[in-house]
Amino acid sequence: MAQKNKLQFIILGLLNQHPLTGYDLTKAFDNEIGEFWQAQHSQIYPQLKRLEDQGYITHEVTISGAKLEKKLYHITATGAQLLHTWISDGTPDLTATKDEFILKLYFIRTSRDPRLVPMLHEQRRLHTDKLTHLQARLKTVFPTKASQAENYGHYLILQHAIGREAYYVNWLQQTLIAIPKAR
Amino acid sequence: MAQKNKLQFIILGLLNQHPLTGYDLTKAFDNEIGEFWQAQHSQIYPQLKRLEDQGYITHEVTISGAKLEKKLYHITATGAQLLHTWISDGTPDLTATKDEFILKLYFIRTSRDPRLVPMLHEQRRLHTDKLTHLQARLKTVFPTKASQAENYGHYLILQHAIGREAYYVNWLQQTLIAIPKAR
DNA sequence: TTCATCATGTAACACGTTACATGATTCG
DNA sequence: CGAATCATGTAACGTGTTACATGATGAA
Repeated sequence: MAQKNKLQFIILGLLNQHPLTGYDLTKAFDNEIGEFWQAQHSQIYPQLKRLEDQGYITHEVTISGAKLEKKLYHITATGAQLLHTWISDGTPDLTATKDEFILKLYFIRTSRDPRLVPMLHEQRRLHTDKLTHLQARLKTVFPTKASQAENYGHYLILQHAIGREAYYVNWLQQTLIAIPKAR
Repeated sequence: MAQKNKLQFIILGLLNQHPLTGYDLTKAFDNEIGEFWQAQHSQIYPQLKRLEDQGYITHEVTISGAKLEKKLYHITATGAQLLHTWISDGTPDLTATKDEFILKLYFIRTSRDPRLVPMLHEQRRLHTDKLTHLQARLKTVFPTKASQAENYGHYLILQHAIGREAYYVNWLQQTLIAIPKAR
């Protein structure tokens, strides 16, 4: 196999909560899931077909209005089993974060490079914005202790993402301070 | 375009430091660069051909031993210009980190899920190992102030990676502590 | 002389993005 | 009745991984 096809597990994980259509799944990737994983409908529809061929999901056709057909997908027992196995299995591969800014930084040889400070400023702005956005999301999605306990994993990863961005912003800040001033 | 072809810029960036063969480039991805970017020789050789067709690099053939041909690639002026432009241009896209563990965590619904604690322990071990490895690298690659100043960008990103892993380990630790004990 | 490494390439396949394509429903 | 959204699909292309394929060199 080339990679690992994580998409199939995300779909199974979402269907394990509620039956959904391909369209609903696409929306999920635009919204909550989109914070940490992306997928387009052109990837989702074929994957649904494959999962169904393999017996991990089934669908029923419902009619909306006069004749618009919706395919509502359900997870099967074997699908739920596969999902459980995936989560239970070890996750030993720490994906290298392919951060384009970090890559560019690698090629900056000296602290006197005139491109350095503007680059750091841009990233500080972008990561500060992201941090603010994530903090707002935490407040709206998990306003109460009860809501946090109800979707504990989601709560944890939002917290984690906030901490990560806070670290990033702080590192940029410290790096900017540490750069020797041009004489 | 589908993505952005960052590989071409990495190759240009490396050739901007020294002329290298495809084999040397492959080694670079196994070693220093491998910490934050991967590429196999099957991707590198065709990319070298494309960059040469576009006039960004040239090569000279050298003979090693009796008849082994090595293609030593050099960056051209237009190649150096392209590299400079890429670095100078903004980097507004913050890549979502596709961390499989985080993804699995999303599907853990409650703090009582028996899979949760073992998962966190495994990740703590993995990220602690990575942190240790990175700290060792910092010491061997940048032992002196002078060495840090000489390859400032590389030094910064190693520092950054260490801080990131330290945050990750700390977060895992705090999360483990916060999980309510089973009664 | 054999094994690890040097050295370069292609093929097949998996994954991911953008674009193409079509049609129904709902709300103003 | 027009526009936004709902709803489902395919095609083309780019990127990335694994596997296939070949041969030379250097050191034990």
